[in-house]
Amino acid sequence: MLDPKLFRQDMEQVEKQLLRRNVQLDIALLEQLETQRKDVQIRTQELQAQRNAQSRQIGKAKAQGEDIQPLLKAVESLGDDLKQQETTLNQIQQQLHNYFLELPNLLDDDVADGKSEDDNIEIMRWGEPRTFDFEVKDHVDLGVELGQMDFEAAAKITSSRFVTMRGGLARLHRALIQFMLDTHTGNHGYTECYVPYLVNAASLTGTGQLPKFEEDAFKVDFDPLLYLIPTAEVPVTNLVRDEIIEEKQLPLRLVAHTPCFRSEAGSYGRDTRGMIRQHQFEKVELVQIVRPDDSDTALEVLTAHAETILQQLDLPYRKVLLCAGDTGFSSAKTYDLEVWLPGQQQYREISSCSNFRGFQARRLKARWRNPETGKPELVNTVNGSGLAVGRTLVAVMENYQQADGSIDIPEVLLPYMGTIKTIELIE
RNA sequence: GGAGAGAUGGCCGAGCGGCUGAAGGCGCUCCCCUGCUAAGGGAGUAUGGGUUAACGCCCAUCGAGGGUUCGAAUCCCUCUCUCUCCGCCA
Repeated sequence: MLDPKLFRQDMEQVEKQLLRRNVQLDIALLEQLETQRKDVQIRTQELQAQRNAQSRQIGKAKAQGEDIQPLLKAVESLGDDLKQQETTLNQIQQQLHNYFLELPNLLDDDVADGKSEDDNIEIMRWGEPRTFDFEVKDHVDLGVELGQMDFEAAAKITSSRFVTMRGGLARLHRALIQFMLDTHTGNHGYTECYVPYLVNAASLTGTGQLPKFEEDAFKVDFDPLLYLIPTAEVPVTNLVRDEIIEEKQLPLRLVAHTPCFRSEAGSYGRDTRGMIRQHQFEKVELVQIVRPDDSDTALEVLTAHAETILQQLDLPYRKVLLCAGDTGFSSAKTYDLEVWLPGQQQYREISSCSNFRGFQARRLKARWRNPETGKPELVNTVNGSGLAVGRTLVAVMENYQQADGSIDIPEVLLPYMGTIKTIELIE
């Protein structure tokens, strides 16, 4: 959520900034609501003050045994008016709040204008795409032919956009998770977290998925209504909801592996083949809770942490800075890491690292105590995938495939693979 | 699922329907004293909001939401969560 004070101070600036995202601010509505709010709030508080003062007098008079009848009469008329004002005030504030909840974050100045991913800016490339002296297969052909990946079975068990795996491939999938977690906890200073995979509406509102993106979530019919997490960002970031964190505890660096669930409403027909876009996938998520002054650096560092995984797996990738139109709702600035997929002959997103500044923190009431002021102030949140496991598996399969359809194991994963050195056909 | 107990500030903990935003303690900050350390003395220490140039003044908040009342942390109702016992169960 944006700072409501921004709208009172510099509505035009906000409007201009939001236009970069093609969001048109309803200034007339906002100004009207704000004027009403001010009037009604002042009136309400006057009445409350009056009531409080008179009630105190009644208390005193009663204590001294005086006649309180005249005093009672004086307050009589207050009640109805006050109740009316309080109700109106609540309605106005609710309206303002609801409007603010649907507004995206302001973008950083160094985020370029642009409509779609075509306008994203490539920052750098790492690694050389391998040249093959045989016809490359994509991960679907590889996995199915190895007898270790089965989309039809998943469709039978559940529906489309799910997968089943077995044997060495399933183990490789798990190995990737272990490797990522071990690297981030061992080398990058993150604390491993275990969190719920079902969250309530308040948590999803806190990180920005609700109320605007309700249709993207999986609901679970339970009392209270719960949602399957679309990313570990939700439960992990919500650890600090309604908390005031001591300065010495910052920065918080948290990492969690969780499954993620996405309805993929609105992406029908896109990436229908294979594991690229599934309803259920695994991800290792990096989350940092930092002082506001530190979030720029934190984004760079966190992105580098994600890149480390790709480098150690020796997977070619590039880093892009998302343009205004492609940057997510809650983010002020986002880097995507895109891995090279020989089967598609293109770079595909495998990690998304964002600086949310105070946007999530305000929704979450996540604060730290600034020693300079002694007052609680909003923290900044930064997070990113480190990495999306399913897509990493795809990348390893396609980049490490051999002419006979077997798949080599990247060096760094060997310790996690037991005796398996290569993934070969299951007889 | 059945029976019971509870929810108060950073933490512990008191609280009669009427200057209680809240005693007391711990912690923390600042000052004093003390030639190390420890102990001791004093002051301060919730959050959000409105208004103001500012000092300040005002409003709200004692798990959440309603209600009773001139007035609610305190009484009533509903919900949530925590704990204990029983049952069931990975």
